[in-house]
Amino acid sequence: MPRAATTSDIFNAVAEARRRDILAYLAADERPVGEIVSTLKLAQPSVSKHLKVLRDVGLVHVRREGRQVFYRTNVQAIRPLHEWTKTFEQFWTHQLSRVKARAEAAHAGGNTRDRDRTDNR
Amino acid sequence: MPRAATTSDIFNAVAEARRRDILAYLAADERPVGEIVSTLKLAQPSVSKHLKVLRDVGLVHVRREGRQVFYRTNVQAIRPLHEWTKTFEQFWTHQLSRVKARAEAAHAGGNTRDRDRTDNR
DNA sequence: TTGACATATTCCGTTGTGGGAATGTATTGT
DNA sequence: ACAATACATTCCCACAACGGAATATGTCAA
Repeated sequence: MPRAATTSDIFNAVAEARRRDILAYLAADERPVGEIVSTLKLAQPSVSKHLKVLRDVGLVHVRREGRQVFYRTNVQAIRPLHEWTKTFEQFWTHQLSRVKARAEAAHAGGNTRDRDRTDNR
Repeated sequence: MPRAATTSDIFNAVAEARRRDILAYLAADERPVGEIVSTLKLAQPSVSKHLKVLRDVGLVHVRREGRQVFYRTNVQAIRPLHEWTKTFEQFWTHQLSRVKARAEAAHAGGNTRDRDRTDNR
């Protein structure tokens, strides 16, 4: 099984950096595709493709006006992502106090082994 | 250029549903790999591979104890994700009031066209 | 209609993915 | 030393993603 489709959920949709750029740019006001292209300096087909992904997961609102198509970030759709990260928020303070307690213990007992580190690779 | 590597940043790392499950499971307490396998009912090599990705982006802490390896979510590492979603939070109330204003205008003028909808496809 | 403009879609090629199965490595107990 | 246990790594593979280029669709103006 390959990677999940980018359109399967917002987590996969926002995994791409340019799509995050687009969402940030469209958060305040709606903009036509052409402005996204010129402002973010991306190729037009690329922008259209990214917008399709964002549309498919409901992360943007669309409004057509003549030849132009205006997009705007559907900020409400980002809430699930916000809520998910918030479930970890409660542990921030707890984990901090644990680290603090361990630091004090190390200082008192001379324990300098780096337990509980973020070990990459 | 294909999709960005899952290890390129936390956005790509948490795009995978199982990795989110693992992070949620390891948020409260550290657990050995075997428990992750039995609790989440995933294949052991699969779990090890997911844990490697999470390690590479710093989303988990590792502690070895004999034959067992204990993992715990590095909740601090999730903060950038939380901060990113928070940048949209300020627009939630604004966008809501806009929608409300439009709804009132529609009610008054009999405008039932569905402008500003989340149009998929 | 024809042409210009704005955006969307299709085709192509390269690449990383995630599952399964098999194998490798480290640690412990006998 | 040997077997058992706990994880990690490797190999294979089907597949979707992304960029670029080309092309298609849709709308307006003359």
